[in-house]
Amino acid sequence: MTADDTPASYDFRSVETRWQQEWDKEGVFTVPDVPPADKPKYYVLEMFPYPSGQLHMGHVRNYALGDVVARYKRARGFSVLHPMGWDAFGLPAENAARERGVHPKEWTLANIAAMRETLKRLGFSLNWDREIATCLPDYYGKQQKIFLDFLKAGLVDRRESWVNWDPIDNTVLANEQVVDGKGWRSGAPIEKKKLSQWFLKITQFAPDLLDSLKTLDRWPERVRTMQERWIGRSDGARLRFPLAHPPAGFNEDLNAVEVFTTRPDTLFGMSFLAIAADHPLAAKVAETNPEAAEFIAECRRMGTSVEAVETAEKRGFDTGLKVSHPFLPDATFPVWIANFVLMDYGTGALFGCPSGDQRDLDFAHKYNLPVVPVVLPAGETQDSFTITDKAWTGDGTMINSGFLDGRTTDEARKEAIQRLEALGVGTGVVNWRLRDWGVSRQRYWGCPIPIIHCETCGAVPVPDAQLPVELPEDVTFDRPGNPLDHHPTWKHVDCPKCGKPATRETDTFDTFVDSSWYFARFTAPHAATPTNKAAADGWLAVDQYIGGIEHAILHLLYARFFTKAMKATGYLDVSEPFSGLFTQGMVNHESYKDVNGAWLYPEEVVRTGTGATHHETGEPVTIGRVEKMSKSKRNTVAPVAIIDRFGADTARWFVLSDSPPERDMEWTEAGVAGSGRFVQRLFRIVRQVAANCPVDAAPSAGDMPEAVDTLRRTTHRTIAAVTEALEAFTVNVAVARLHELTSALADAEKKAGEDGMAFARREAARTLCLLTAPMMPHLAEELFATLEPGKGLVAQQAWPEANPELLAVTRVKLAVQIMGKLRGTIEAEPDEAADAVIARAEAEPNVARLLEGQRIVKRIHVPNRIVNFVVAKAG
RNA sequence: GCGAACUUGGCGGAAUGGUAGACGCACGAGACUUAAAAUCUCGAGUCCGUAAGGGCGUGCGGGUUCGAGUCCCGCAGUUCGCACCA
Repeated sequence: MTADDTPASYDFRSVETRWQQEWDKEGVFTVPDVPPADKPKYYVLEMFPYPSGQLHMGHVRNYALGDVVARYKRARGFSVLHPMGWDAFGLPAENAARERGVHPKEWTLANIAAMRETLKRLGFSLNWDREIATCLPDYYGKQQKIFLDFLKAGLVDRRESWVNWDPIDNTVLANEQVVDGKGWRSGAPIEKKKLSQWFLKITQFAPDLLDSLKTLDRWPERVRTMQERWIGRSDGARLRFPLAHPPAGFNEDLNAVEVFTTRPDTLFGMSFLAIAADHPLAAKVAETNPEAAEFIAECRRMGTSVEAVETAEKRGFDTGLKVSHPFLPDATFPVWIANFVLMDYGTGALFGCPSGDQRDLDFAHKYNLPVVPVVLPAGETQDSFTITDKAWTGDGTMINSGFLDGRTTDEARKEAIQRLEALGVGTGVVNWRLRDWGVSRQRYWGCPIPIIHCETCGAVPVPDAQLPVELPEDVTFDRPGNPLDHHPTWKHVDCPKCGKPATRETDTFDTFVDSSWYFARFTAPHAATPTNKAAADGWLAVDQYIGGIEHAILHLLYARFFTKAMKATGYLDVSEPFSGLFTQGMVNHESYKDVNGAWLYPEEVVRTGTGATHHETGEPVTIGRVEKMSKSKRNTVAPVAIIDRFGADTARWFVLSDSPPERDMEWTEAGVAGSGRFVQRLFRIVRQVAANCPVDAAPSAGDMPEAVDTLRRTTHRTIAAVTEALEAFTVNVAVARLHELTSALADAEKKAGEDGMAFARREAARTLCLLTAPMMPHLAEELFATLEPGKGLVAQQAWPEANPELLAVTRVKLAVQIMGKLRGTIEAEPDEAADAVIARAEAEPNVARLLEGQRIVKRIHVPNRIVNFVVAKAG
């Protein structure tokens, strides 16, 4: 290669595909199902995408980040599993079917093909031979098998329950999918409905899910806290309040009310008992009391949306019933139906202690119920302490509390529970906020639940030999409801047990089930069983999982549950799926509106200094907020368009360069153009080195000219700094250090003639290839091939090691301060004796000038860092 | 209401308690060019000063320290999560 045939610019179009083919041909990213014993394993996984149609910038950022980790770890000698697949079931496919008449399968597979194409163009080092799509029977059939094993293990339940019904999507939603009382997809207000549903008993694992959060030390604190609160452990007591005079017709279940409380210490402060509108006792009362029935109906109408909760005042209905009190045999307390009591928390009933709970106090004031203070805050006396409109929820000393008087809150809590247990009316319990996971959905495009309903045998599991239960393809979407239910023949089968005619379960699984175990399937994607034990045990847990914070609760909690349940059923050995978690920020963009207030795409807008105009009409454009790229605001930039214009490496470099990965970044035209310029610059500089610097032996350390020494030190410092930055996930800092080395290499051309400079420049250029490769793999390969032809692929090279001798500093610059203020700098030998350094610092002209006439009371010397003079205060 | 995080130039951001503003973007000046783009060089927190140099500077107010963007206390603002959880 000579300078003459150096192209003027880097032609990413041909170069990028060429190297992608080369990687493929050499199989450099392929790994076996069972990790090889001679290398440590590393499993890096990015949350797999929903195939919505087009890859968006958020995906590019997510996968670019994952690819940096994958390529870096590979270079560090790890055997790296880095798979990709598709979270391919879900509602948008059915919506497309209803709106455009295209079959969900066809729509989904076409989207996958388009997005796969884009991912391949971006040159990610993925194990494409492990690709899975959750909508294919090969995957969901295995999921059905897992479900049936969960069923056998007692981890599945079918029960009638109140469900969250989304009237627009015509389906059931999990509690987690109800946001502010509205469906998380449709936004429709959620109705309550009673249906027979399949549940996964996630609550059985609640203690484990909570406790093992502590072991996840490579998870963001934030996510762990969110999960902790979601699981919601609270310690308290359950106790029964018998009805004082149960009316005739009340069976045993109804003649006492069970209550959960975290404050058994405040039992003496009770003034009423409140039950939820959906409580069985409320229903019983309503049977004979039309006013109660009307009140209950009203509560249901109100719903539990944020607005309703915030604006609704505490309201109640006195049932006229009374309960007796375990500690106060002579007293009785009224039973109210109250709108602020939730049926799905605790037992759907509570005892009201107005002095110790703000809601109870508001309620008591409204209905003139007594307020008895039972906890005396420190520093108050029983005479002076009164409760007016603020309840005291803190700790203190018990008063008005019989045998608890004088105890601290903590002591009283324990003692109250002991008494309840001794009386046989209650026990200390732990209550969880977490509910079992309802997984039934009345949808077509999902994994069929492998159950057959028989009139005589009940719910019968589909026998293994009949798995997978495949979705029929000939379905119609011409009416609302579930197409599986409407299908003329699909659901009619014989009962596997008795052979009589029976019907299939027509509900399908919540799509969160699909994404709860895919990371395990990736370890052996073609296995005939759901997992191959050796592969799963060998690769799991995922060492680094990367994705958006929006999955902090739902997906991550479900995946953790599945892992524990799969361990219990013998599929896996690990009890946590992801040992490291990284949540990356969003990709944002300015939004634009035209004179009529309509949203504009970035490509329709021309930025003009401070403002912007429409690219055709020239009319003024309003620049809106910088916010998450979204179709509705039209502030999107299509990755494909960027790859076409700038190439994959530029796109990758830009999404990694500016902001720390965990923070939101702003996509700007200027920014991506700047990255494009850097790509060209690096190309020119390294090509020049390849053409002009002969391959020389390393110069001997002693007599290198200064410029050579400096460049070599910069090179080795950069190796150390980039390595450190990648380990710390601060890719933006790695990028900054690589800019510096590039500038240093460009600068060195001025001293090209010096002895050893050819070697130093080649060394720097080679290092740049290796260090930029995780971010810009195509350019790195192209330059490396030019620089060191015949030496193989960068993708196969080891990560460079910094030479400790060249990391050692030869001269240090120290700051000289007077009273902590910078007044000058001096040079010193590394670790030079303090006396000599201080003397020189004192002699530094500016320092000497300012010290004149001052009395130095203290001289502080921090080796290789600073000298600080403390002087006596004037006067 | 509860909880968490964050707050540094025009912008994104950097900084093991030790020279704040690395690196990039945008900007300004210059070189090259018929011209433009590209490229290269230089400049830049702010105020005073011709300069040397000095004052002030990391949301606000305190504290610890020889020294604080960094640690502690209080306040404000922003963002996120949860929320009638008994």
